[in-house]
Amino acid sequence: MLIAVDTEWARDKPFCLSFSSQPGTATVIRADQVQALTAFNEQLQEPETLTVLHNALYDLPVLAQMGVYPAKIADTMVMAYLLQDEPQALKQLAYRHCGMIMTDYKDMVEAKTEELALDYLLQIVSQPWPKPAPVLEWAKGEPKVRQPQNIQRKALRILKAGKDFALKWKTISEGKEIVEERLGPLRAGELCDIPHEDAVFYAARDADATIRIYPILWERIQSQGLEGTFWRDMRMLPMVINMMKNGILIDQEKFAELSQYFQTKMDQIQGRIQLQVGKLLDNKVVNPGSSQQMATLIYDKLELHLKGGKHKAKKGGKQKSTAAEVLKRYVGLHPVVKDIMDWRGYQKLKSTYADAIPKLVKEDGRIHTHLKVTRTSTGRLSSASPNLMAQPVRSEEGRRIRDCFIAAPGYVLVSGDYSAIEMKVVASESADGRMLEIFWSGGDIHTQTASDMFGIPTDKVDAKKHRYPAKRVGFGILYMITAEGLQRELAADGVDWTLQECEDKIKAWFRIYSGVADYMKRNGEFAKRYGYVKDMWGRRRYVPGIRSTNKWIRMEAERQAGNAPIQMGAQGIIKEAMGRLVPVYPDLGIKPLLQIHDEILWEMPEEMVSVALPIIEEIMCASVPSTFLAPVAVDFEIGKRWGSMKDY
DNA sequence: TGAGGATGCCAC
DNA sequence: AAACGTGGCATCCTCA
Ligand SMILES: Nc1nc2c(ncn2[C@H]2C[C@H](O)[C@@H](COP(=O)(O)OP(=O)(O)OP(=O)(O)O)O2)c(=O)[nH]1
Ligand SMILES: [Mn+2]
Ligand SMILES: [Mn+2]
Repeated sequence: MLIAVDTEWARDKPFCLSFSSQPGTATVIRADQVQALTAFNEQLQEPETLTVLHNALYDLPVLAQMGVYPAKIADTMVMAYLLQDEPQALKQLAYRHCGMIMTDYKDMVEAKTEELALDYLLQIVSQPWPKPAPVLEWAKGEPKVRQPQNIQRKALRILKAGKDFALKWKTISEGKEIVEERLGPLRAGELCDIPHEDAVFYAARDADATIRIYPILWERIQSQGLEGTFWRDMRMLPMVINMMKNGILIDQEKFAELSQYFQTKMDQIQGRIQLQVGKLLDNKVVNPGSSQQMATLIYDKLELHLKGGKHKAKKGGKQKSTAAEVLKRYVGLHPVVKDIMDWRGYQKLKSTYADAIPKLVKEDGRIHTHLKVTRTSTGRLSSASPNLMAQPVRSEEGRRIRDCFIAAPGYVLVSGDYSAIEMKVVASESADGRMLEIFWSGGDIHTQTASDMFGIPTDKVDAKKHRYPAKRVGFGILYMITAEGLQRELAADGVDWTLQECEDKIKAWFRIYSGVADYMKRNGEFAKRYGYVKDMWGRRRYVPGIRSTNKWIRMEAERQAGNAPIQMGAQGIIKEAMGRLVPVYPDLGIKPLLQIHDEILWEMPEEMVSVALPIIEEIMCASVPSTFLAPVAVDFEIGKRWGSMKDY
């Protein structure tokens, strides 16, 4: 039994759901029709009912609020994502495959939206507003104080235009806060605002479109052998939803303290820079955040350059890079260089983390990220607002940010991270004897790489100082880094190898792991012949650039084709594990908080650790194809704060 | 004064 | 950085 379902939301709560089992027909149940919803839920809980949704990540939580819990789901948006040549939007899918022309939600409620906006703007112009605070801006390296327009004048301007009130208000980014504080945000028209028949028709049409599209996409999924990949994605979705719902508790005071601390540091450093080089820049205020100004300072005024290096302008009129990787080499030449780098470091930590994250906290004191499952070309998840997958961990100061993410009282944070995961995937895929031997004998390939590049014994390898840079070098070589690229990478880590040495190292690496070399070669040939590559689970990535006449595009596609089967294979492992964990973890009373590509972060009662960890470990390690050739290991860490977790 | 490119940098 | 890959995000700057 196939039922397509869609939900509608209005005024901060579920408005209705629609369902369809037959193209051309659909039924709507209002959110207040309790009996109907109960009966409907019973139907969806039947094991033989397949509930088809378009964007389950959105609909499942809404359905849950209506007391509807489908037993088995299929998501047409994920299907379109896997197929890669389909649009992900329902309306475009419906047009392409069924010729349905569907009214956009925005158009549907536009009249009401405009009415509300007009009323809102009239309210604004009819009352006085405080003069907005002057803002400090940078204009071509010079600080300027700008007096923003009063919001009243802005509103008046929109009114005078006579149309698109809501749209124009939306584009205003400055000065809306005080209005929203007093009047609340501008409300858009919603389904509850338009005539009932129109709302019903609109809602029904989405379910109708979904039921029509499903068989068409399913046929294509089957013909490409993507069924396994598709159902694996479906099985793990509940855990992704749960992660977003759970969120992570933060220590807001600590964030504020850190912000202060970073600001103090920046002020100190800026003062020093000003004294050192202000004169060179005509005594203008030095802004280390302006790469342009810094390029002028470093290359034109100070004329810093390496021995033998010529001072020459960049071709094409582009400014020379002032990225940390480059600046690092000039540190010994002038004290301002280190100051610029340090200032940037604090600026990054302050603006991206310390200041930004507390603004996103919800009433439960927790940060709820938006996880996306259809946004990467390799099947990885992505995280946004904030991107919890990119919280600092590698620097001491940065880890203080992570320390602001904490476990609730009585709970602990637990993380489980696959060991050397993509190396194991490629070892298995290529059946490379040498690499498999490392893993089977309990060796750590990243530590070996570190020992090699830093010229130190493995027992002297430090996790942060040596092993992390070694990861980049190891994966760099695997994924076809050039000798020049490797030299640059090593130089950034303070390792100075000649170009020849780098070239030899890459050659030697692929000679040692000759099975990997053969595999990469076969994979590249497959890509050229078929225009796509696939991983051990059957997931595909199309690489059209592989046949481009543009050399840069073609080479880029070759590297993407080399990386894709391996990154896809690794993400498939963790998705498989998540799917297997879905029926297990709720009964353990443990909460999944986040997936970070090859890691799962949990929050659990302290007393659950000894019970839950072995179960999680068992499942994660077992979630590989039966043909997988490498041993799988997961490293667990535990702690009260995310930045101070200890090996378990 | 907002959109979007360029630059730089956080994570895996 | 310039030719390891996958992401998201803040700031500066130019342009309209
Ligand atoms: N191409 C590329 N892939 C990377 C890089 N860093 C991480 N990855 C990918 C490959 C890794 O296997 C995977 C997970 O990252 P981890 O930091 O967990 O490293 P890995 O599992 O290899 O080692 P570990 O967990 O420390 O034993 O993400 C990188 O710099 N380049
Ligand atoms: Mn790992
Ligand atoms: Mn990891």
